[in-house]
Amino acid sequence: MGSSQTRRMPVMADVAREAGVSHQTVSRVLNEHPNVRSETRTRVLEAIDKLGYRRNLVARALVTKHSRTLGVVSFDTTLYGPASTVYGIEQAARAAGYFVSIVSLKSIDRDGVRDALDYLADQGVDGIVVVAPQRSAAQTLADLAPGVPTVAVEGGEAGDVSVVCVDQVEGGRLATEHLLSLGHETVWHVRGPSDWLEAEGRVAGWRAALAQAGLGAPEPLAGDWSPRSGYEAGRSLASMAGVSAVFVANDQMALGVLRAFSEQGVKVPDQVSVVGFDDIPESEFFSPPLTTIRQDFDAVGRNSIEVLLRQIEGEGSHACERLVVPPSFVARASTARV
Amino acid sequence: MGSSQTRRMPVMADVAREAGVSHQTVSRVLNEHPNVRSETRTRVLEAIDKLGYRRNLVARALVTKHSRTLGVVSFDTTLYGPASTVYGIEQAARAAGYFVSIVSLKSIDRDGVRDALDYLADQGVDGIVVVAPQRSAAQTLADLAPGVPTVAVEGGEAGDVSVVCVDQVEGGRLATEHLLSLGHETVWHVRGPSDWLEAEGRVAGWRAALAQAGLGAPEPLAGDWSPRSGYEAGRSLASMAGVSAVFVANDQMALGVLRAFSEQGVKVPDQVSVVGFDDIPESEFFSPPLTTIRQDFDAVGRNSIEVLLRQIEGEGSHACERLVVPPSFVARASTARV
DNA sequence: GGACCCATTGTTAACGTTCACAGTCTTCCC
DNA sequence: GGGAAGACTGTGAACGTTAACAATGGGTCC
Repeated sequence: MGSSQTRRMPVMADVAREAGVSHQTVSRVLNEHPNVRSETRTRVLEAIDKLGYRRNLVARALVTKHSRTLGVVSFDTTLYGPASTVYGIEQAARAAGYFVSIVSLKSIDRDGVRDALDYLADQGVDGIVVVAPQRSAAQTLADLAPGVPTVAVEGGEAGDVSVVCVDQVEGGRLATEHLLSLGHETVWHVRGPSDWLEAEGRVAGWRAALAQAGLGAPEPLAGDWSPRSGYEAGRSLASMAGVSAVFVANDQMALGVLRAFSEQGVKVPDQVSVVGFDDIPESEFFSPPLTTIRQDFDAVGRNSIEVLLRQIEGEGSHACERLVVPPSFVARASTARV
Repeated sequence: MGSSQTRRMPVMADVAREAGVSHQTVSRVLNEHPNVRSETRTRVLEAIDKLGYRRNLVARALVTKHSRTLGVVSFDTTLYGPASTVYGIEQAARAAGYFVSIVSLKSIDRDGVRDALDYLADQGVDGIVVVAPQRSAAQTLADLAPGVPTVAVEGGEAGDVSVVCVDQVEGGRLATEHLLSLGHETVWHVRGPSDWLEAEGRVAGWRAALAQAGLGAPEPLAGDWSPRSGYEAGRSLASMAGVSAVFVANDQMALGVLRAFSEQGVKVPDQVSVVGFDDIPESEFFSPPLTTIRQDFDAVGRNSIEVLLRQIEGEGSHACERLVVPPSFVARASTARV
């Protein structure tokens, strides 16, 4: 009894002995090979159960060269967008029988991405998803062209890697067109950091919608996604004349804008209409509830795993895919007819 | 040239041949064994560089029985708290040279936790961190007493596993004492789901502070952490007489409460003071900016890895640790003297 | 009834590392 | 100068699985 703690884990050979077969037959049962007599199978399964045997996946990986592990590289998983995407990825991967190994970067410089990729490659992952919304990360990825199948999420114009993303331009357009349709003369924009592809896309959509309405675009205000930067942009906007509609590039900054307006006595939506982007769970309860553009992060995560698995399992065909998920418009109380 | 793509990855034996030594010497160089002549070392390193050799960690793991991978089991990494904790864990683990394999559960039933643990054990992780704020998860963990070193984050009164957590009772006390010190007659509470240890702790702190002031506790309102549940609790509170101070168990619900009050024309903090919990990045920009209790999730993540590594590396001593991180009070504009 | 096919099982050899042990060659001390 | 200690290196055998091939036995088809 005292030594039962120390007794080593049973291996395939132990099961084989117990069941009176060869270890290879045990392997066949475990891998659901068709040609095993059902009586034999039963005997093996009983032995497995009796001994509490669990297959050693490391040994398996050594010989098959497949670890059934996927790597995820992401920037700051504290943010709602990346967190939700990674969550979707993890769910989909596990459903497909893959483990998920994650690397969160605090800054997205070229070396950081390269290191993360090397790190995961060392671990022997079968594929990698890079949640890389910055231009620099996408660029690095294209340059690296790693030996492992890779998918970029929000990865810009694909060089040699597959991409899954939300149609940011369309999102920017939806937001802007909504505001214009309410009769606003023009739409101001609080944008995200210039290195971010998502920020660029939303700016482009906003510009396009204005152009289509025959309007020029005012100078966008720069933010960094944080509520604070939105707050500062909001103070600027509050002090300007003729601002009646603002499209803010994410909900967190929109919160800051709303706060600044509230402090300055600017009524939303009576005096100014505001549209955000992302539809974070909080948006519905802002004051006022925020009209916004919803991104289906879950779908993005799921799709990226689908694309990646296609790439892993159908080795030959490098049909570098590009999958675009449409955004949707969510009407709430922060916008009103002029 | 055509076959250079197909050329297999070099292995230790290739490096050995190139450098004119045995594979074991290569291994020694890689593992920084002291007894290698520096000239030999140089020769080996050059060979490694020339061939672009990378050590196969799977083979290494097979023989050493250590994968240098840590498993993380977490509930809904979309929430700010778990996401931040996992982020801290990942950073600390990587700094210590460990990979992180993650499993996000959508529900925390007994089977879910057990499956996740089994799943990670199969993968051969060296240790596991369970971010398990629910009583049921903590209980399961204690029962399972797995073969792998394990740390529970927010895991309640430790049975047989180490625990790292924030002092929730102290947090609840801080919030309540602050409100009482402003002269409020009593403090109402919107609590979290009853299965959550964090919710229980905050309730306990609130009760304790009221008791210390010689006050009985009114019936707490039940929420589920979501802004919507806070909103509903807020509507109830707004319709009640004599409510002048509310301690809400997290910031998201506090947002809902603020929204409900605003709709009902209840002024915060003039008529009612509100305190939240967590200090999410948005809180500072609520209307009004939210007074709250800050949890240092980053420290929790770092500490849990420290405890886990101590447990992994110092095999023998099962000194089941319990590490408590203090919360801190953050004063903003949602509370005022009565 | 002989050739052949297929289902079922076993045997042996990888996979790429580290561990245990056995050398060989210095060096140093009495 | 003999011996021991230590530095350095090599040899063979694990680790636990799957892959490749061989072997057995029963059935089918002409």
